[in-house]
Amino acid sequence: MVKSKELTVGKVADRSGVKVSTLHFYEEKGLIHSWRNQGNQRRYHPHVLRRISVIKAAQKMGISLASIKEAFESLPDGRTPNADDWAKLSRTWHKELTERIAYMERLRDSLTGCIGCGCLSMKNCPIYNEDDKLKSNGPGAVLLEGLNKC
Amino acid sequence: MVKSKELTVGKVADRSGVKVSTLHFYEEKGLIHSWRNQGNQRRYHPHVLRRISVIKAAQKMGISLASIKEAFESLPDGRTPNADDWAKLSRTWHKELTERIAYMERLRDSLTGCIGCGCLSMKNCPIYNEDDKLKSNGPGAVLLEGLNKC
DNA sequence: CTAAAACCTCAAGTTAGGTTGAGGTAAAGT
DNA sequence: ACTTTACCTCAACCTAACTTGAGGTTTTAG
Repeated sequence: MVKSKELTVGKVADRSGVKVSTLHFYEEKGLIHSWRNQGNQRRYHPHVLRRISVIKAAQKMGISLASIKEAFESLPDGRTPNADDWAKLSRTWHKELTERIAYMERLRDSLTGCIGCGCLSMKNCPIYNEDDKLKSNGPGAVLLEGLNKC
Repeated sequence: MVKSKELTVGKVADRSGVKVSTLHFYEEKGLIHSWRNQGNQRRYHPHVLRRISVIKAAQKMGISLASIKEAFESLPDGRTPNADDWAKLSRTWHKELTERIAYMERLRDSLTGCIGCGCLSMKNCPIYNEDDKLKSNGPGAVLLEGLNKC
């Protein structure tokens, strides 16, 4: 028996476009919530659909599930997030995206001079000497000294 | 005995800033090449440094190792790639980056209207209805019908 | 009432891009 | 000569974000 105003996992999957297994996964990660019926099956509030939409949108922007979770946790606890709450998240991510775009543009604009020149002089190259705040995973900038005699 | 004009794996690691294990990994993936000395140790042509630089640059642009490998394979076979060859790659990636940036901008610019509005009407939203050529991994756009009565 | 469809849990597998460690060999420094 | 450093292979491990499958229960449709 499924009451109106509550959704089964299959319904949520159909309407959100994510697989049931993904919903389980998101729940395990604390990104969405559900309760159980008598038979131990998940039931969802329709609001979960918006959450999933936001997750998908954020992912398209390159935001990790961990960060999305954090963002969700910054929402007012207890009550269901309202328009203003989502708008606030939106502004945060907008800013982040703008930074990321700027980073990509710097990268792009130095690409020709850097890879394209045929010498790869690294001294002043943003690609190698970027102060990587957005994507700091490597061991930092290293000058390839054997190559920078252009 | 290390001849001049050839590099050991350790030297390459030091000068490129990637770990020895990463060099092994790249070699296994066919991204770089080496030969062996009498004692079965890897020896590299100094040109490998440029290849590694290009790999790192391309990675920063969000290009996967698989695509980088493909790009490398598009280079003239046999001879060592010259300035023009690298420039050609550079142009390809420049174009790709420009597309990616445009995609991010569309995403960013629809963010406020889409998440922020508090209704998430999906009908005309690029975030949900994007013709995902750049990042098509999900099951495509799905309208969240329960939510689009704004 | 029965059979199919949907759901459950838990473990293991997947891809990308590496990293770590064990056990053993080669090269270099003194 | 001997000891340390560098290198070798191979297997296993790591994170992210899921997917797949086995074995079993619940719901729903006819």
